[in-house]
Amino acid sequence: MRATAEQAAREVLDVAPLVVREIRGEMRRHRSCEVNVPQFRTLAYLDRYPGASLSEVADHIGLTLPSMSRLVDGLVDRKLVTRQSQAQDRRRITLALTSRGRASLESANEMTEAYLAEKLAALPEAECAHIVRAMQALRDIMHGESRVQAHAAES
Amino acid sequence: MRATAEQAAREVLDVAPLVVREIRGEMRRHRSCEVNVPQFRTLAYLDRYPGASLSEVADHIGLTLPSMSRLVDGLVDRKLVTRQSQAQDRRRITLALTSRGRASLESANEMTEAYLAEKLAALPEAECAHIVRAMQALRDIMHGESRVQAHAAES
DNA sequence: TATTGTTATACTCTATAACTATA
DNA sequence: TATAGTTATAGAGTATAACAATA
Repeated sequence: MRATAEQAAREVLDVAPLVVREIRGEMRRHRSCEVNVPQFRTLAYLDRYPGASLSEVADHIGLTLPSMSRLVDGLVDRKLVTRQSQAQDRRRITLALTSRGRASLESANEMTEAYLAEKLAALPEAECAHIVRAMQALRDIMHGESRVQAHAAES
Repeated sequence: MRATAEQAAREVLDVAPLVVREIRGEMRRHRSCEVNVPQFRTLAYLDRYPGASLSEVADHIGLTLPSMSRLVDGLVDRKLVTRQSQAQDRRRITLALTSRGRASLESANEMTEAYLAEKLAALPEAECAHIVRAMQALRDIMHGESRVQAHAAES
């Protein structure tokens, strides 16, 4: 059983970067798409957790605080995200999508999902189901410790 | 059946960037690891296809020719790769790993695989088998057209 | 002329260090 | 004194455009 985990590790290490390259390339090709991968993930996170603080988002995306601050600068400049300080603790900021941000997220989402779905359509349905399951398992095991920090930051 | 491909696309889009972040973070944490993800993938490609040309590698990794030229500069400077022009067509170059390059690849491979395998070990064996299968399916469907170019460049 | 690769240049992304404001 | 976030600064990575060498 050890062998299977290692084999899976080898496969993940080989394939995951390849897939992300493809996604990134697809996002760049479309002139209409105004966000890159980390920005896209940030918008998606804010869609799911509106009102998140900078630290929470930085932790989830895997960027340092200064880097995330810059990234958010860009999103705010383009009116995709709002940033306002919290009343009860004015050090903290509350981030949320604007309607433009939501539209941009949806557009990028549809575009990229359509691109991937077209490729995935070449596979038999059962294989797609395997992929869904595999992705869910991978999501569960990633974020071993960082979840703890994210949770702590929420309280 | 369409729905499944789209669901798989959604999951892949969500999880693949997350996994690559983790891999990248792990490679950085280890001071001993002297390569980043694209460099690592380049070494792995040259291990599998020794004597590949710059164009072939650039195509496979998903970088432009100038960017790959730069990347290879760095690998050659650090004596991980050799670069020599081909006799029969002196425009083309032949890339190959040095013994240091092979060692570096193996070291990075072991380190990162061990990291992923440790996380994957939390899953039941059957789940790991699903992941292996899912990754193989994903690898097959990526590189829709670029494979053709890579193949053409080989001849 | 077409192709392979390099050089010149600039921009984006990200990090570390130092700082500000608030608690 | 500790924490949330920003600004300053620098380095890495990548792209496009222009170029050189070879076919």
